[in-house]
Amino acid sequence: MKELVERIKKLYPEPTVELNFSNPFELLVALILSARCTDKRTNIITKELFKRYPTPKDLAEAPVEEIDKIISSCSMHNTKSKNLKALSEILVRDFNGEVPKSLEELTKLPGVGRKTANILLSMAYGIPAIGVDTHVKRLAYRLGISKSENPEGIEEDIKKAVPKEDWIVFYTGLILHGRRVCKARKPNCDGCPLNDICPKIGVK
DNA sequence: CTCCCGATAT
DNA sequence: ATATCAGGAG
Repeated sequence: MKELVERIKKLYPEPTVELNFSNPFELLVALILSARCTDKRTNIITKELFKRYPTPKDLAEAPVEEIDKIISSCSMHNTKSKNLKALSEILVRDFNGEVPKSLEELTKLPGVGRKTANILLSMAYGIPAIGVDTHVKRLAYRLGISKSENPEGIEEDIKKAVPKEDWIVFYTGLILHGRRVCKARKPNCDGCPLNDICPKIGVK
């Protein structure tokens, strides 16, 4: 496990989110849109969305049909457009237009679950957290980091096994590795720098 | 557990 | 043709 952490840190030294954003609000919106949607498409959508509605106030006052039209090429756009408007209204009304900095407050927002909250806290505010998305879940399983099926269990296993100061760089490294090498459908084990220490659990 | 649900890779 | 894409709510 210690060796794995060092390798991930060396391979992906800089914590990175491949979603374009310039402030916590934009990251929050991008994360909500990115559910079951490629980051490439999310970035196309957010570019237009942020141009049209730059602030929580703008998005809160926007007609939901207009939001839906802009994000229509994204999966589950009907749900997401409603959530984005409702969430923006709450930010304006209860948080002075700012994005809150606690897991409890974030997960109360419509469309914001534990994964979105943890990634936002860590990448927008630098707060140590583990965001368990589809990549972290898959790699934690294949690499034998966690036997848990649910995200919270995986989150706890990683927190116990990795020093707190490495939480962010580790989970973001897993995500980058999952996107580039250890892909869901066709993992490139032959070209994988972790090949020699990976048990490849469940990999055909 | 089901529903949401467009684009893309395989 | 279908699995998958930075999931969450009911």
